[in-house]
Amino acid sequence: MKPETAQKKEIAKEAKYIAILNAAEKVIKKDGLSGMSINKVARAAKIAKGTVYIYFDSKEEIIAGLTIRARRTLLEYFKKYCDREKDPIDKIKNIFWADYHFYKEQKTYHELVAFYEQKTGLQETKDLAMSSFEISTYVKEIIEDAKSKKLIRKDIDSGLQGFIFWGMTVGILQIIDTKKGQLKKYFGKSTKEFFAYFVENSVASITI
Amino acid sequence: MKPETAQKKEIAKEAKYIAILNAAEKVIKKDGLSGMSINKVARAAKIAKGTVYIYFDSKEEIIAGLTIRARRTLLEYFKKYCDREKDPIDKIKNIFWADYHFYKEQKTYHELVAFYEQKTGLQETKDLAMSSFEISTYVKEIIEDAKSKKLIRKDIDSGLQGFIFWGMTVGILQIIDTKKGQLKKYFGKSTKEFFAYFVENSVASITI
Amino acid sequence: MKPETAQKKEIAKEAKYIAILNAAEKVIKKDGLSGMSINKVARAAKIAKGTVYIYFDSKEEIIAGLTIRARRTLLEYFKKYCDREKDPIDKIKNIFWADYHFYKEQKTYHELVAFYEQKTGLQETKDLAMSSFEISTYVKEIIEDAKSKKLIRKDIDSGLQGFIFWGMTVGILQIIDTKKGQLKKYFGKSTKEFFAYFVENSVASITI
Amino acid sequence: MKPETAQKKEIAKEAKYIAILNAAEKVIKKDGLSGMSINKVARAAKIAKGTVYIYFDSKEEIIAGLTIRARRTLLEYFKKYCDREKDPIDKIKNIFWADYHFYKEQKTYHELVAFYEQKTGLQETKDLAMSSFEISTYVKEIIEDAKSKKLIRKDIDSGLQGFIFWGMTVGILQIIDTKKGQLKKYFGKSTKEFFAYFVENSVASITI
DNA sequence: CATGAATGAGATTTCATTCAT
DNA sequence: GATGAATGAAATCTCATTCAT
Repeated sequence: MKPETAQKKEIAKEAKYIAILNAAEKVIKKDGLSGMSINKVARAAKIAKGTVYIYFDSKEEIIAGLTIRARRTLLEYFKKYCDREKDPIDKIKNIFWADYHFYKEQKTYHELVAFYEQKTGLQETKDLAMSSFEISTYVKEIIEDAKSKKLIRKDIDSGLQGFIFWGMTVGILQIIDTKKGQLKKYFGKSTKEFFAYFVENSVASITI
Repeated sequence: MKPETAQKKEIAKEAKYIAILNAAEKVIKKDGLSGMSINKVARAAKIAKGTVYIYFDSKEEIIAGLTIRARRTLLEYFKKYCDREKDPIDKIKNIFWADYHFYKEQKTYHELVAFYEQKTGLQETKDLAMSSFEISTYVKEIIEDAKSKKLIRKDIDSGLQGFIFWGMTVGILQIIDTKKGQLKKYFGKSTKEFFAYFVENSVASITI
Repeated sequence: MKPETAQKKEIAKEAKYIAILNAAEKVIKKDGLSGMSINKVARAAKIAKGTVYIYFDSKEEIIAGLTIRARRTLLEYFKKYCDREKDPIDKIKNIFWADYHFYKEQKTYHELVAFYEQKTGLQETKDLAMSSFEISTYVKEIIEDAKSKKLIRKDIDSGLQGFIFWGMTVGILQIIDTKKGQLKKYFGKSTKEFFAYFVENSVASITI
Repeated sequence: MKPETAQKKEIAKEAKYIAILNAAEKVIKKDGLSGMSINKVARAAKIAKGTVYIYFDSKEEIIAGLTIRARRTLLEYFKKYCDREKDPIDKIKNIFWADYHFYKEQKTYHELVAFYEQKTGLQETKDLAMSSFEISTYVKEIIEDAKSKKLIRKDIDSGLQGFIFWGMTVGILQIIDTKKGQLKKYFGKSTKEFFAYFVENSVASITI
């Protein structure tokens, strides 16, 4: 076989891999993560059920693939909301807000980012770990930047704080989703107001 | 029927209700929430499948029953860790620590408390709402107490802050679980140290 | 035991038998014949499931009991619509119309009368046969009367013709139920008009 | 895939579809319509339960498929008994007789044709409606033909009369089945004699 | 590579009937 | 007589995965 042919094949293979993920995403958006079945994915991708198993070893792998996507999309949200911001403290605040919008606009991806480990018993693969690392690093650098400008306490570990912010935010968004009725009813706060209150408090806790 | 007999029956029925919940708990501990099936529960309880449906109308009801249990247990943890503490601020810190221990020692219950609404699309029943209300109230009163002693900022809404702490904690515990390897590797922190760092920061953010 | 006591007991027993049938009827009216379960019947009768089995050997027996009731009710309809009619031919026509109204007003009973044998594989008991015989006799006598007055052909066998009318009517009502949409759409006939057409034709076929 | 292969597959698929219907028919013949279950059908067809669901979306669809078969078979009976007959009135009589033989020889099919709508609450699909339309049309044309030859009354609507004959016949066959013992015992008539009496009377009622 | 028929375990739920109390 | 807990077979349907073509 000529090398160009092999390359073409490689490209075609990659294209199908992506097509299957696209299909899976469509299915999850419609029927939820637990409503996703290989059958539906195959139908949405207009291929046969068996073909899915050529590109993925199992259903889990598809979910893993989508989770990587989801994490990449989150990183894009971070960049979109933080890069344009000059003020380092506002940059940090926008990490939270990026996540807020990610959650509102990309429910499916958010679910995957937040719950991947809970839902599947699987280990993180190298690719999954990589996508996670990129996010951590990005967040860390933003905090680090504010620290170097002496805007936040010097005893703060940027990496660690990134984790904390990340964990807290996931938890808050979760509770917002679950209890939004009560928030409105008992405290008269919209989800956005509630989240704003949370962001200000959180950031204030590390600034000088 | 003699009254004693009726009473005996009532007790026997209650005992079986509890036995089924125990069986369900055992199954979840082994196979996870999504791995729980009526079949397995019945087998674990050593009764027929149909018998389960005498005591519970549906699978959902079993999960709801366990969730109430889980919430009650969490409240006990709160009481255990907070009631003995005199200092109002330490009391607040111990809310976090109670949850930490709850999470470490009662994984299954923690999962149910944290994710009940996510996993099941169902409305909360009166019993469920009650168990939720008791927790909220307990936490709120502890924060309120510290506020009345002018130890935390007067602009803090105790109820709202309770929600925030609760949400944050769930998120942090989740991330601890997921990323504990990284925490140790990159920051040299044990999960306990990490959590302590989080608690101190969080409580500091509302104290005067 | 004193005889009066035995008698009282007998009456009480009969009363409960009837109460169970009443309950079963209520259930069928609500959920259909196939939706009837012993459980529902017992609940509707406010007795225990096991008690039902004291008065009836099986579910089938309950249905048989109701079928007898249904047949008796039909006989009442016949009497109601025919006895007041003087003209012998109109009397015959009213046999049809009695059934028409029975069908419209007593759907549950009609179903039992029309389909008892189809739905259950059981033999007719003596009671069932009796209730059937009463209907046959009543119809036969009406036809016989018209025959004796030389209003219908003398080669008609009243008993046989009763069967034929009875069978035909059940069939027509059935088709009316099934195809009423088409009757209206294609022939512009209401079910009543259609039935009237059928009655006139049928009776005309035996008159002189 | 080579065209021959695709075609072969298509044929194999059709063959299995038919095999499942055959199996279902066998089961119904043995246990009745209400005694048919997917399990039994699968066992009779010697395939796995799940396989049935590749060919049919639900149990209802199997019944619908069989009902189409049944209606087609009835149409064949009509053609067989009527086409060979020259005399228009005898043609009409043979509609009845075709049904009589259909009922005697194809009990299962007769039940499906007579009760499909009663037993299942479902809408007719296009295929079902089509099979029904073909029968109606066939019967209508036979009556229409006799009418055009001035052998039956001109006030008769062929389509409507078709419905009436059809409904009446179903009802009569039903009663024959139920009461054949009584017919013999009280009137000394065989079912065939009884049916003949019915046919003559019915046809006479519309002839000139 | 691609297909999709086949599998068969397993899910939830119902229900007539029995039987110890 | 009365109770209702217990049974367990049976019902419908789903679905990840395999494999012959």
